[in-house]
Amino acid sequence: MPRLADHDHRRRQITDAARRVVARGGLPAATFQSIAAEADLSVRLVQYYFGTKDDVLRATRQAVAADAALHIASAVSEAADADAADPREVIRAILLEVLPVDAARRDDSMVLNAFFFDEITGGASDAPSRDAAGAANYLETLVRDRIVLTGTDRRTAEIDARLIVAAASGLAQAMLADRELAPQAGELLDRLLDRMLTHR
Amino acid sequence: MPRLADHDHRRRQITDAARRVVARGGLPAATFQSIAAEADLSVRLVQYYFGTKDDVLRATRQAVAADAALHIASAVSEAADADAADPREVIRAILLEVLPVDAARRDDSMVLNAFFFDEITGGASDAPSRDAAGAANYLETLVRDRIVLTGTDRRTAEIDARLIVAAASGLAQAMLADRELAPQAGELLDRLLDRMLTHR
DNA sequence: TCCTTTGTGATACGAACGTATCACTATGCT
DNA sequence: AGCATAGTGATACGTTCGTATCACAAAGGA
Repeated sequence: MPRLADHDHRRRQITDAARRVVARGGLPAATFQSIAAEADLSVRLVQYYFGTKDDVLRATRQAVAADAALHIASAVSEAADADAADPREVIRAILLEVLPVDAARRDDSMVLNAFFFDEITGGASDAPSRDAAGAANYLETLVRDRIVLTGTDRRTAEIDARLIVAAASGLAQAMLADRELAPQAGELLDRLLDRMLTHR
Repeated sequence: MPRLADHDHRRRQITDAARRVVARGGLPAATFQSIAAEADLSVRLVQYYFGTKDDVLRATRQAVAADAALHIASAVSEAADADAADPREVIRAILLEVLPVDAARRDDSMVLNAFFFDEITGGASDAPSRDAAGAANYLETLVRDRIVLTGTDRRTAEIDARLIVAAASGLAQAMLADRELAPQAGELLDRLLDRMLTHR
C-alpha cells in the first residue's frame, strides 16, 4: 500500500480554488483551466479528482454551503457567549456576519449568490440541489427563534424573521453593487432592528 | 427610397425575444441561436441588426431598464390618482408592482437580476453600464421622497427607504426561489410597511 | 527491489458558439 | 422598369471548452 495521498485535502484545495474563481468572475468564469490555474495544479489533476466539471461545481457548492452554515453557527455561539440573553444582539451578530462588510465575506456573498441564481435559472442539471437557497431558510429559522424568545407569537415572528432576512439579503446585494456601502452596514442594521424588533 | 423597414420595431422584436430567453435560462442561455429561434427570425437577421452579441445584450439591457422605469412610473401615477395623498399606499403600490407576484413580473425580475449579477461580476465588458443597479437607486429615491412627505427628516428617510427597498429586493429574491411565496407578498409588504413607516 | 498508487503531459476530438463573407432573393418606391 | 433597401441561406473559420485516451514518470511502502 504505497504512497497514500490526502484525497480530502486535495479535493478541498480544488474546491477552494473554484470558490475563488467564482467569487471573482461568477460561474461562467469557472472552467477547468481557470480552476486548475488558481489552485496551481495541472488541469489534468482536477479531472483526475473530479471526473466532470459538474462534479467540481457540485462539490464546491456543497463546500460553500457547509462553510456558510458553520460560519453562521459560530457567530451564533460567540454572540450567545458575549451577550448571554439579548436576542437582538444575537440577531445583529448573525446578520453582520453574513453581510459583505470585508473582502472575505464579500467573496462568500458573491459565491453564494452565483450558485443561488444558477439554481433559480435551472442551471443545476439533474439534482434539485437547493443548497444556496437553503442558507436563507436556515437564517430565517435562527432569527425566528430569537424573536420568539422576546415573547412574540410564533406566526408574527415567522413573518418578521422573513422580512429581516429579506432586508439583510437585499442589503447584501446592494453592498455587492456598491462597495462604499460597507461602512454603513452597522448603522443600517441597527436601524432595521430598531424598527422590526419593537413591541407596540 | 424603396422598401422602408421599421427598424425600431425589428430591434424591439429581437430584444424582446432576448428578454424572454434570459428570463427562462439566465444570461448563459442567450445565444444568437436561442434568441433568433425565440423571435422566430433567422439567426442571420439578428446579426444583421445588431452586429455582435454584446450589442444585442446591451440593447436588451437598456430596453429592460427603461421598461422597468416606465413600469414603476406608471404605478406611481396610478397610485397617486387613486389614493391621492397617502404616501404609504403609494409606496405599497410601487413595491407590489416590482415584486414577482405573477408570471410577467417574475420574468422581469429574473432578467433584471441576471443583468444585475452580470454587472457585479464584471461581465459587462467595456462600458460601465450600471443599468440594472440604477433601478434600485431609482426605487430608493421614490420611496424616500414619499417618506419625507410623512414628515420624517431627510436623513432618516434615506435610511428607511434604503431598508425598505432592500427588504423588497430580498423578498423578490426569495420569491424567485420559491414560487409559493407569491400569495403572501401583500401580507409581507403590509407588515413591512407597518414596521417601517410608524412614527414613534 | 518491485509494484501500486499518484500524478503528469501531450494530444485529440467533438460540440457550441461568435463572427465574417458571398451570393442570392424579394420588395416596393420613384 | 430599375435600383436601392431589406432579408435569406449556406458555409466556413477560429476559439473555447469539456472530455477521453494513452503512455509515461515519480514515489514510497512491502
